[in-house]
Amino acid sequence: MISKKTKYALKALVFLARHYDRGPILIADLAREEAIPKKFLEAILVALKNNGVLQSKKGKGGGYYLSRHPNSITFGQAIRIMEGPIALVPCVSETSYAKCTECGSELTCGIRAVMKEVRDATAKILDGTTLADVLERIANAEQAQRGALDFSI
Amino acid sequence: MISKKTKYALKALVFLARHYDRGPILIADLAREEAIPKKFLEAILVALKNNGVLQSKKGKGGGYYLSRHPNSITFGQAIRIMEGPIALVPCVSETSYAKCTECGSELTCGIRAVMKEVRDATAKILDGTTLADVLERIANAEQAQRGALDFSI
DNA sequence: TCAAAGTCTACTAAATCGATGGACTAACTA
DNA sequence: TAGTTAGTCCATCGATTTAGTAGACTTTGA
Repeated sequence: MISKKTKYALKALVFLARHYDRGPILIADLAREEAIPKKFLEAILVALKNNGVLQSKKGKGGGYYLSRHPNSITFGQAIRIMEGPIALVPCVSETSYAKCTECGSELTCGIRAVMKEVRDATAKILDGTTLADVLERIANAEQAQRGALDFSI
Repeated sequence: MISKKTKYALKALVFLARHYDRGPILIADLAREEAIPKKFLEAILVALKNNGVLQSKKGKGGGYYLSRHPNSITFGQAIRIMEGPIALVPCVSETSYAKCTECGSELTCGIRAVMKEVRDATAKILDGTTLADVLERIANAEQAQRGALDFSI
């Protein structure tokens, strides 16, 4: 399970992607719209900023905004920032490899082999999904829902 | 990342699978062989037992053993027992679904759609990998390593 | 009956999670 | 330049989880 912090981060990013052309978004607005505790959200946004995903502007007219286009920010990036490596064991992480302290040969570790498969499958999905992709999916789902509604009338 | 507890559990299960025909295995032996703190291992084995994966025998000649053949115990089962649901968000869990408290429509939730993909990919691997499969992989890897060694002579 | 071996309850230290409060600083604007 | 707006930094908090440890208790086989 991902933490609430990570989930809030994803929600915030999707929200900022949706309002990409509107300039800086206030923490307060984001917190209200996505029902995230304001002070908690603040820490999340700082982390995303420190890792190059967001930028901010102080003072009146300030707020947070994506530092890149929604089509070049992925769920994988966000999750690694908030949650750490995607891998289930350190010895199969591509972005922050570490030897499993208690293990012998990696070549013949059965657990490692399985965990590597899981990591690769997960990373493929998360690194292949951009904020723009998610917006598109949401739009399609809403479209489909409206279609279903038409039939029910 | 999975917890050490879960990793210990997987190691213990693989070990018990390797010694499947040897009758009950002592906690002490398992702890020593796999370098797991004995008292900690005890709690892990109890959890696996309470969930039907292991059986035990008390007194002299006692110990722990798999309650089913290694080809019908999967990594997925073990990980769910130790770690909880495989899904990254409760609303996509098949084995212990729960509505995400802070979410609106599941049909149009972009985060959910991605997390569902990840869950399905992960579950496919973990539920498709039995202890017997892992033993076979290990044997193959050791075989390959010996082959490589021959070349290096 | 004795020793072997699992079982049960309790406890600990440290880290993480999910927040919250308040002082501080940068920037815009009247 | 004063005042307001809005992000920044720091500290704290209670609850839960993680990774273990200690010890008394019960079952079982010889």
